[in-house]
Amino acid sequence: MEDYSSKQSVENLDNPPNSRLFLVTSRSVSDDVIREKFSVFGEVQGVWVVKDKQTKESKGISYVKFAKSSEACTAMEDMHGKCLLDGTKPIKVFIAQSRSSGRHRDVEDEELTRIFIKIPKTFTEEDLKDTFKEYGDIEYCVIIKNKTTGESKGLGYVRYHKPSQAAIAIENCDRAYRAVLAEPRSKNSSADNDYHSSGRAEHMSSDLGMNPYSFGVSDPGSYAVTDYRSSDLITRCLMVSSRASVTQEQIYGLFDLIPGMDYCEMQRDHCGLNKGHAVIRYNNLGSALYAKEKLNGFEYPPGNRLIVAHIEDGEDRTSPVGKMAMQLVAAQMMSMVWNGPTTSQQLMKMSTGYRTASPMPRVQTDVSLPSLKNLAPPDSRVKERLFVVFSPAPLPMDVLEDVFWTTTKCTQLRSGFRTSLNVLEWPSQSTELNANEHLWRDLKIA
DNA sequence: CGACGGGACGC
DNA sequence: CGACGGGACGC
Repeated sequence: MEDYSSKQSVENLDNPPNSRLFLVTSRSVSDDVIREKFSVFGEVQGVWVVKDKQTKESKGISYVKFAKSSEACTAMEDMHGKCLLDGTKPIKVFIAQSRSSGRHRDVEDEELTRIFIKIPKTFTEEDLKDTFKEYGDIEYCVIIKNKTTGESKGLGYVRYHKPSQAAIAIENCDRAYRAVLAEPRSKNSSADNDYHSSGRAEHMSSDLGMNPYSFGVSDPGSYAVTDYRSSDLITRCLMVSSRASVTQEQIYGLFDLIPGMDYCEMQRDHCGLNKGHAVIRYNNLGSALYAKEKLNGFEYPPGNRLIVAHIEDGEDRTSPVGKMAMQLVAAQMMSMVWNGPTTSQQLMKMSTGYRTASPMPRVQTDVSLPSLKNLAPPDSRVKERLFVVFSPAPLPMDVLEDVFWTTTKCTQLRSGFRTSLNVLEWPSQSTELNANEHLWRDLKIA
């Protein structure tokens, strides 16, 4: 039957902003199916499947208009990668470009997760967090301050992990905050879009949290803990979702930085196409939990936020006892995770691999380094771990050795060259490193 | 009649 | 790879 509500008047297409979805589906998927699957997320005001003018056949492109941006975002986050019909390829879901914008580039999470707000001048960043955490997991809060006096300008940014959270904040927070989506930072920063420029580097830092201990049940300052939709499922298996296309090698390289991975596979459809989803399994709960806390929301490649969530691994963890065990695992993580059986083998694999890898120009630093220290025994229990993100390319391993191995009692160097990410491990807290701000900035240590 | 909107980040 | 239809109010 002709469905009146399939119509979308042009003036409503982008009202409110970001309330319309762009879908890529199998050509066999009808608007009825789309409506059925998407109306659970909110008020669907229109569904339109783009068809060939002559053949009337679907082109595999559809639009779904919701009443609210939060509904559209939630649907996008939930439905991206799902199959609408048995045997059809997984769909892709994006926020549609506004019809006037003329661009056909995907709208990235980067543009949908940060809000810009007006706040009382007396607000601290803690006040900001406390006020806005009710709408979702906050990744990052800043108050814009006068650089010389340090006084607040009464404006701030809040970065959430998910577009739906930012949308919910904008829709529901007090009007006095004037919450809107923040313009991406790069847009304002001159015409310098060089990959090597500092404008790009914003994406690299702070995604993993500066404090290696800032995760888990005992830390009230951590916002990376479970949210309302991923519930409290904790398993050894993770699902990684990426909007940008990533290779299995990249995902492997990234998640293998955390010891204990015993399985990593990209989900592919029958055509062998990359779905942007991967399943990772670790041999212990702690590694999986840690990997999720550290890598959920991590931008890889820069600008592309990975979503990492636990998925069923077939074991029952729903009982109260199971939950308590889970918390115990989280609390004891730092002392247990790092002694996985794979660590030494991988170190060997790495250290034989890098020297034959591409010869790079020598890197130099004028940072003054602390005095030489002894290496900790290789079998030391690891207490602290550092993620180092490089842009645009990773440093050779021997340079890292010079910088880190000699300045602290570092025990291990693990490297994900394909991911431009390295991990270093310490048997104790490396306070010297904290003090070395130049080093932190230069290397984008997360 | 009757109270809104602009503002923008850092190496 | 994957980006924009069809139809035409009612004073």
